[in-house]
Amino acid sequence: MSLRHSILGLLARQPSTGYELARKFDHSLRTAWHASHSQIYPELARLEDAGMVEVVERGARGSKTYAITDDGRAELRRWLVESDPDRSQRNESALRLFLGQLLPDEDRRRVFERDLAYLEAEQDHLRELQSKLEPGEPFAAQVDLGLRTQEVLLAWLREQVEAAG
Amino acid sequence: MSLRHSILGLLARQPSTGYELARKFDHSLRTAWHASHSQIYPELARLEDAGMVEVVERGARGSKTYAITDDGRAELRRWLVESDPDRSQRNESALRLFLGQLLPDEDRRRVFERDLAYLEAEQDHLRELQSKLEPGEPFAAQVDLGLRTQEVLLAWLREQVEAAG
DNA sequence: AAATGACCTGTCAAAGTCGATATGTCAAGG
DNA sequence: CCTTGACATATCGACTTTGACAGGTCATTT
Repeated sequence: MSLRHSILGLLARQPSTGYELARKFDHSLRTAWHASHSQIYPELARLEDAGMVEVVERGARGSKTYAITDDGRAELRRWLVESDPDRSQRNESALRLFLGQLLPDEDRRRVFERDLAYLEAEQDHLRELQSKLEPGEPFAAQVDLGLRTQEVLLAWLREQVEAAG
Repeated sequence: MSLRHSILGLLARQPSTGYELARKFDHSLRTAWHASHSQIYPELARLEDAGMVEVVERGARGSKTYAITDDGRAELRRWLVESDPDRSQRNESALRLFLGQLLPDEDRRRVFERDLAYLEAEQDHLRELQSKLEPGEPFAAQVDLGLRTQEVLLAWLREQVEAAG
């Protein structure tokens, strides 16, 4: 149940409302996990029942800011350290890269060029994020990993497009 | 609905039984998509109803070998070329890499060392696969991409372990 | 002859996810 | 004053995925 742990992880960094969590899934966590608000709100309620998060502030428009509790932190640590990762993947972009090889050159070039355009925009986005990082920010390493991975993929895609010329 | 297209993709490479498809999801397609036999058999039946695959052979133990039809090939091409990729990710390993930064050094080192061991085994596996590739094998590029990506991840993990030393 | 293990197909209930629908607040600009 | 758009929470039906259950075949080894 990674939804639960991704929420705990986000709250461990920063107390947030459900709405803010939804945006974080679309931004900072985008390359690792996705969840929409229709999953987030019920899960926050379950986490509160389980004593792993608590409402620490009620603001405008009925907003509730949740923070992780000690129990929540313990569960997050337990999951990260003691449970075995599920390594099975389900990644549509990777599937398309794999199956792209079945297409005739012309189609493959079009498909991979589209990916290239998307990834180049992603790269700009990540670079901008990197340039805004405060010194000592612990997630700098993750941004760096993202950029290195993108670099490899971009080089590969350029080779593929070239070869399908 | 990527399950459907991943099956069509596998059958486009090689006619197979449901059982064989299940193994291919665990091996060649492992880094892109996963499906278990309880999803595969019903989906094969639906694909047959839709005329996208057909039974081309009945073998021992009630096995049925399916092959992709022209309609199936057309649908696969349409999906790859004309539909927009769903770029949202749900990758537990990546989530753990991201959240690992929340752990104290000692825990983080243990977690990342476990990943390192797993990935080194994976690398061996991929290298072996690469060495067995026949010349002209169209999926050589995908194996190469996998190896390059692994290289980046391994280097990053080694740095992280070092830093948490 | 029997046991083991790989091969092979299938179903089902439970859990997880998506997309639509609903409801409302608040700030800024026209 | 009214509209627009971001903020904010919540539910629900449809669909997808998982893990357990179920049944059976065939070849090899003991």
